Amino acid sequence: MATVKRRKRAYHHGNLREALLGVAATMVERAGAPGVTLRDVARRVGVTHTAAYHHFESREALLREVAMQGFNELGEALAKGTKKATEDPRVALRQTGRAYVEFAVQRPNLFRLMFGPLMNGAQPAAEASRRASFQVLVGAVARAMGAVMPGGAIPELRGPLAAWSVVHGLSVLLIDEQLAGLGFKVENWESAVKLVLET
Amino acid sequence: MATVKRRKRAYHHGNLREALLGVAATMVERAGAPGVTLRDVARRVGVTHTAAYHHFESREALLREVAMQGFNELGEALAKGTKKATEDPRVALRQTGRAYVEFAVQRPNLFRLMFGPLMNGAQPAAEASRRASFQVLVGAVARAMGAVMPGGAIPELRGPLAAWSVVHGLSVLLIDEQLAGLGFKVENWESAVKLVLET
DNA sequence: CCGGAATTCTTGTCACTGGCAAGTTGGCTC
DNA sequence: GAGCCAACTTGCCAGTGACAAGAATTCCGG
Repeated sequence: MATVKRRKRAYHHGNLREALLGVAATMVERAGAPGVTLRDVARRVGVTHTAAYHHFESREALLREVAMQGFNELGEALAKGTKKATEDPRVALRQTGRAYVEFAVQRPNLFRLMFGPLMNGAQPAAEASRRASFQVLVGAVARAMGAVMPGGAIPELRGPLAAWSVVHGLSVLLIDEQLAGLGFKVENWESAVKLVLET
Repeated sequence: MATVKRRKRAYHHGNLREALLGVAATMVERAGAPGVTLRDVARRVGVTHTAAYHHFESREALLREVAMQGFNELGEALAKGTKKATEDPRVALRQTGRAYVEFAVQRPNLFRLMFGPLMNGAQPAAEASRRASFQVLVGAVARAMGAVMPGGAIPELRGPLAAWSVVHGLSVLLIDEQLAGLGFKVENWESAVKLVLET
């Protein structure tokens, strides 16, 4: 085992696994997870659809992997957003929240997949991995909160749970265009964030 | 027109439309919208699957109708929750929020359908109807907020947007079991609500 | 009361999907 | 260089949503 990595296009057709993952990720963002077909993914890569089964257990497994990548990227985005303002912890928290909503708004289909019901039926292994990459986000929120708590500032976000709820709920409502009735559209997301997260 | 209602099994097979709607609603709650098949719905009603096309434009149209019923029920649940406590507006608000989360937790699949991306592509007519029944909920939240605002109480919920975001986000995170990492499970939902909504 | 017309439902068929089974190809190792 | 094993293909199956055309049943105007 552990024969390092095959560089180049490797043996047969190339390293299919990553190719499939890449195409699948692109297609998810374009058409949304329900519109992504295993056959179509394979077709675009240039292989038969059954070839995919040598690298992923099922269509859902493929999508789960895509979602996991998404969690990693979300983690990075949050970390970046938090770092941007190191001075005032209140600003840092706001930036983290902003980054969260921004991610959702810019990549709604990926976001929906990540938090969709499809992710529930994951086997322990994948589940653990998911949770791991996912802890980045919990950690980001929790740390931001922890930094804020001692001062007692920003009373409207009393715990990580509330913080996460606000930010996640706002994201979901925005990308599913439920806020039109209140005068908020997707393009408006920054003002919505401001309104909700402003001190 | 307006020949009242056909009692009994009526002319042909019965009034298919409502029968289909009923079965579809049940199946959505059981298996989730993605698992609901037009053919299966029709089968259980006792007709061929193509019969459904005389009452609904497509499978998605059927599901949209189910979702609309869901919005009505959500509206009722919220109204009931709000009425339960007429004295203190702060309590009323909390009750409304509680009712919202309760609805989501008790009928997660319906909830997901209602706020899912499937509802975006609705034609103007259905869209308007949706928005109408949907205003019940916006109204409930807004009224609760309005009653609270003057007193300046509950600073953590500054506007309907924030209120809705919190409550919706908490619902989604709960039913998709994302909160296990923070020690919250679906059965725990009441404590989660308390933590987030408590003054 | 009755005969056409509209409505409700069925049969037949299509393209497409996810998944399995059995074959084929090609590179790696001993 | 012989065999083996992983990567990929061909062929297939049941099931799905949707359409078109036909059969049954109810409605309506005379």
